[in-house]
Amino acid sequence: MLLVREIKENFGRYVLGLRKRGVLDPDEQLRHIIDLDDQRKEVQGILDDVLSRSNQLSRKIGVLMQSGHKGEAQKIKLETAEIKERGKALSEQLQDIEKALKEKLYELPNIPNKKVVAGQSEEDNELLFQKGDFPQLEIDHQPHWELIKDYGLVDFNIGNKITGAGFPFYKAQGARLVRGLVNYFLDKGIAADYQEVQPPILVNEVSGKATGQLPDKEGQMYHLSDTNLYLIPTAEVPLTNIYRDVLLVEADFPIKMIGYTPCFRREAGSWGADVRGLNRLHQFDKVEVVQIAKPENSYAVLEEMKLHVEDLIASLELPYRMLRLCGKDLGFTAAITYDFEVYSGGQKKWLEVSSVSNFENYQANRLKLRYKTNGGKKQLAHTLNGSALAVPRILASILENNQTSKGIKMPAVLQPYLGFDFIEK
RNA sequence: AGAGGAGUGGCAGAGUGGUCGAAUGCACCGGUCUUGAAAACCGGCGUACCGAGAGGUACCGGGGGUUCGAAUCCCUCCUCCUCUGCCA
Repeated sequence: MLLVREIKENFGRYVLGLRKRGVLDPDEQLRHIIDLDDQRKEVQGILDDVLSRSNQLSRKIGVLMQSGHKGEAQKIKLETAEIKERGKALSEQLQDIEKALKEKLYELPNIPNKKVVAGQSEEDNELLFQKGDFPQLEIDHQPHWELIKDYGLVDFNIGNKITGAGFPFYKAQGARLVRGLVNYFLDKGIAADYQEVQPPILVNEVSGKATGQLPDKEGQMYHLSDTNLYLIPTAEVPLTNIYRDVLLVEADFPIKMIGYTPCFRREAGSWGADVRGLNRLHQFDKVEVVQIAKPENSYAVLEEMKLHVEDLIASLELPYRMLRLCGKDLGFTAAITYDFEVYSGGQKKWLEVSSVSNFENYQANRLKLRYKTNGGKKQLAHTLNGSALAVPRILASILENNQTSKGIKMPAVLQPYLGFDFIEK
């Protein structure tokens, strides 16, 4: 959530930033927020005075009662009735204003970093580099949704029967591949000094709001109405929320967490022709890295995270590229996001396998995540996260890119994790 | 899941209707003393909002209520502990 103080101080920059995202009438919206905040201050000032008067009288009554002057106390009691009423009206008014202000602030996305271009759609994401060679596949190569059937690795039909579309069963070497990838990703993270965390995959409403999934992505999360809990769409939610309402000190940094969780997404509205096989699922496995950083370090941390993700993908011998998302495609809470995509030769498509973002203080503000400098100054921390990595699309591209007429070759780095180096028919 | 108990400052812990934002101890910070340290002594030590400041307001697990006045009474939710039940 944006800070009113920062909106005031950087009005012009914020207007431009929101415009980059295609927000309509950003100056009007920001002015409305400032206006609400001014109202808030004014009403609160008046209310504080009323309450102050009321407290004074109450204290007086207390003194009179104790010294036995009951009659005088009664007189003052009558006086308080009117004050009480005023106070009640004012506090209701204040609550309304605060609620309106909060709602407005929740509606506004983060301000993009200056490197982010505006753009109209995902077509305008900037391609920053591309590495690795495209696979030389044999003439009768197939997309992974055929390969998984032929090799018996993933079964969508059973998933349909037991749960529904988008909930596949991984079987035999397919299941081992999932498990191997998860373990490999975790071990690489641990080697890079991330602390492994295994969080709950259900979170409460407060947590969803704090990292910004709610109310923005309300319809994208599975919701358990009997307990009002949400299935996490990413480990970002529980991991980042560890630091909700926390005041850190300098010595706590760096804070680097890694966690594997299944992720659940309803993907409402995005179910189309483009999502065959493992490309888009309602449940998938992902290893996520999260860092909490001091503001002055957060962009260095972002670079470190990008390198970590790049190293992972490169080690799997997959052709990949990195893009910087344009304003239009940028997630609600992010200030800047780099997407990593791998080339999947069977379907001849680029698949997004990681998204690495700096949220600056936008999440931290909702989280009330602050830190105290050695000088005693308190300020909001920065939050960052990235996928490292999402399993199904990596799995798909490994299968597609390494297929031969005799079987599918596994990347060398995975062999210790799999116990096999080749998938035969 | 049922019955009972409990949630107070960084920690421990007092306070059960009236100058309580909260005793006391520990921890922490500054000072005196000391060659230095410890001990002792003196002082300071929660957060947020408003205000130039003086100061004001709110906060004793969350929310609501009773009252002139609530940490204290009532309702409700959450969490923890004990016992019973169930379960991997």
